Amino acid sequence: MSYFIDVILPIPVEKAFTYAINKDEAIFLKPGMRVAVPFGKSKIYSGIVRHIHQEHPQIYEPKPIAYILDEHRLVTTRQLQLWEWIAQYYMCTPGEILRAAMPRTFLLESQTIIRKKGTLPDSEMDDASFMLMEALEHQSQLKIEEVIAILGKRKVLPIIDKLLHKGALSVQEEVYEKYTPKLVSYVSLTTQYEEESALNQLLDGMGRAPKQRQLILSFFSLKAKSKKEIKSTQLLKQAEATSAQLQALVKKGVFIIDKKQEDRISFNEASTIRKELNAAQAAAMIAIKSIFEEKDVCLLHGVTASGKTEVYVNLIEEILTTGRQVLYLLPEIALTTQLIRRLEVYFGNKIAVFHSKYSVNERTEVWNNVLKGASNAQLIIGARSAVLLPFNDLGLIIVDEEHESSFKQFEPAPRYHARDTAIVLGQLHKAKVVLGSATPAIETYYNAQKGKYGLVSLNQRYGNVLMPEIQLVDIKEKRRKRMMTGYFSDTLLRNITDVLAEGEQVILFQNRRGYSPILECTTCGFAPQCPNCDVSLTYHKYRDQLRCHYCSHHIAVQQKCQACGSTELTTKGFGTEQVESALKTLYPEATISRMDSDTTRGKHAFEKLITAFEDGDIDILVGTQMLTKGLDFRNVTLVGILQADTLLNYPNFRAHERSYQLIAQVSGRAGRTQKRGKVLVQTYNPYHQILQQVSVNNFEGMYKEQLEERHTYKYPPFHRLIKITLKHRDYQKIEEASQWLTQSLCNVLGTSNVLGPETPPVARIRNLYHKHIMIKISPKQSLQAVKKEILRVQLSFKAVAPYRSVRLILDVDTYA
DNA sequence: AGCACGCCGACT
DNA sequence: GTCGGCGTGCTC
Repeated sequence: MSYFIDVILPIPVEKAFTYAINKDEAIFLKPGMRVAVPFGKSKIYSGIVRHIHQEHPQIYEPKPIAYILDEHRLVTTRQLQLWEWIAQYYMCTPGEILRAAMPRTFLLESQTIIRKKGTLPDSEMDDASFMLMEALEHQSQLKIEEVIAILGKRKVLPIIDKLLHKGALSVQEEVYEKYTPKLVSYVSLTTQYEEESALNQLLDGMGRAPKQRQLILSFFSLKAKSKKEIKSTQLLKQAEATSAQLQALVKKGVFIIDKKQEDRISFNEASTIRKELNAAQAAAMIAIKSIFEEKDVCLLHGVTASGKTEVYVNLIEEILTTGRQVLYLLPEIALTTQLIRRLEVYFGNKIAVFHSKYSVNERTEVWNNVLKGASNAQLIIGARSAVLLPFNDLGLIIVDEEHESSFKQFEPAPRYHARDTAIVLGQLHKAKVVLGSATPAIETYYNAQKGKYGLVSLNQRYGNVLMPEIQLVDIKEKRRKRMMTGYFSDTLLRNITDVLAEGEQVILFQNRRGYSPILECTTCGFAPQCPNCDVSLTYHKYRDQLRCHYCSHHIAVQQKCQACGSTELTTKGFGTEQVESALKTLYPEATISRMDSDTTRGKHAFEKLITAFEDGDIDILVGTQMLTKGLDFRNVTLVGILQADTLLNYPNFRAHERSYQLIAQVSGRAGRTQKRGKVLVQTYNPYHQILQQVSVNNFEGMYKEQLEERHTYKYPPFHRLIKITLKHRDYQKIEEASQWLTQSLCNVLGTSNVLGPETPPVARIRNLYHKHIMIKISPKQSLQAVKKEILRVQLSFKAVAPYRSVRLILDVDTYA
């Protein structure tokens, strides 16, 4: 009998690859274990076992596996099921999910190592061969990249091949485990010196080694202070000694150094008991629990600052006591710092955090701990990709700020929505799911209205704090009356002045980073364009640069117009950077900071900014959407939105919903304590429905109206959307290809369900032309059948030779 | 995704 | 004439 395994490899191909195994391996291997397998001519990849079987493939002879990498499964059965769902639903390959889900450390790739084997007469070598052999005299082994660097050219394989044939060198594939455990050294005394007399004798004889003596004395003083083991770093610091001096004592047999493997991230023990819930929260808690008797998903719709977190805390607590894990999803790392601090108080060292700013080693540890169900991975807090962790036994999933679009991944595949994936994950674990938001997504609210999800509301802010007063400021009118100073209306400025005088803080929102989008010539109207993308370059003052926000191409600011040579250049529009600098002139006394993706690059930059603002070191904070993410500041009494219109005019069916959410969320940052907060929304169109609705906190009204529109124009939640993006660097080819594809789709799906092809507002990015085709799937159609048809059309598209090089991207439930 | 094989321009 | 560009096809 022969045995085979189907293996998922981290490459974007549809099919799994079949390898041969022997009987022992067949008994040992389980789905979810990793195997190293040969792939292609010389590479070795690690893959995940999906299926063990006895069917010999029909058309090829499977290769045997290289070796087995794990003793236990690294991926759970439920994860494999979830991957299958994601692959099917979001129309992507298992390999793409594998790549997104697993820390890179688990995905080993082999590396070719070159060694010297013999010598060749100079006459048989060309320059490159000579250089390579010369390099091998100094370094015993070389990696391919190193050879590329030494020879200064890309194509090195033919040279290596030639030398290999002549027997001058040997090559070997080496596989690396990339994970390096963190080792901490602990110092302890050898048994010999545990006796006092022996120790005294030793100390007496140390007249000429004062530092060693100091080390021993420090050791005892540390030991007296705490019962914990003593880290060598700690000891060296205390004794102000070097590790060489410590090593000397190890050599003398005084100290022993133990290296222990430790987690990189650890939290303190929980310190306090949970906060008492107020009546509304307690009622919500009861309501959620009774809904969970019959439903698996519940929407918690609570206005900003209503204390949703405390409700979560109580729910989490109840699940954790049963020994099951809890997943807490939030939209971005931005939120984590503040939230973790709050949750740490309650759950301390039961918490594991997982997000993209962690290093691979840190993520590997979290993965292992979650898989083991370790005590320090009971409550897992993370952004989008945390749904893909190897949960052991999940009892509850919380999706906080569920309306946030960052839960939907766009680039690269898998283009999954973490909220929707979490609901499927919940089903697999028989876990309950709470979706929380002050401004639920239309889809979610619809599901709640229809009874698919339960619905629980919190309509009061915690401690009966009033909702902020939202005032619309008509800047068209203000401009006419000459009451604008730059981008600020007199109303806004007056309020800022008052708030600053009270020693309170201000948040200003402008959803555009940079200084101003466009630098334009006043004479001829020319604006510098990106050479790779069809956009004007954005002016960034702090580096005196023009940058492209699509491909990061940048050039120095030109003093003269490139088209006509005029020196009269002017800026058009404005971003956070310009707001910041204008404010600095208007309020020279105040401390003003800016929060956007430019100022929060580093690992801790965001945290620093938040802390500074919390501590009152910043009076006015100017920022982009980052500011909306559920941050909790006590002393903010004024929020200003500089230009609401840019939000409303976005060419997207979600633009209105999003504007409402954004404005409501930014407003929610104001007046979280007793003093009522104020929000000023500057707009050219104060009569816009959305602005009217958000100003009186009329979520229901907004929902009903938007739902109506979605119905009329065939959008979610009624119709499902799949967006197809075509990319190619040849304009003519993509024109034809997109026409062809649209026509074929129309033929099978019906003309009314296919929209496009459409040229997006930015038609070319990184030298690739883009086209969009939108597929609308009516509630009567079977989603699965439509996807099948799309795949079929895609196949015949790929069969047309000239179209093969056109890249196709499928985005199911698209947001963009 | 990588990587090899295969066909056309600018250079020793 | 070759080196090297990247279009195309395959990997169990």
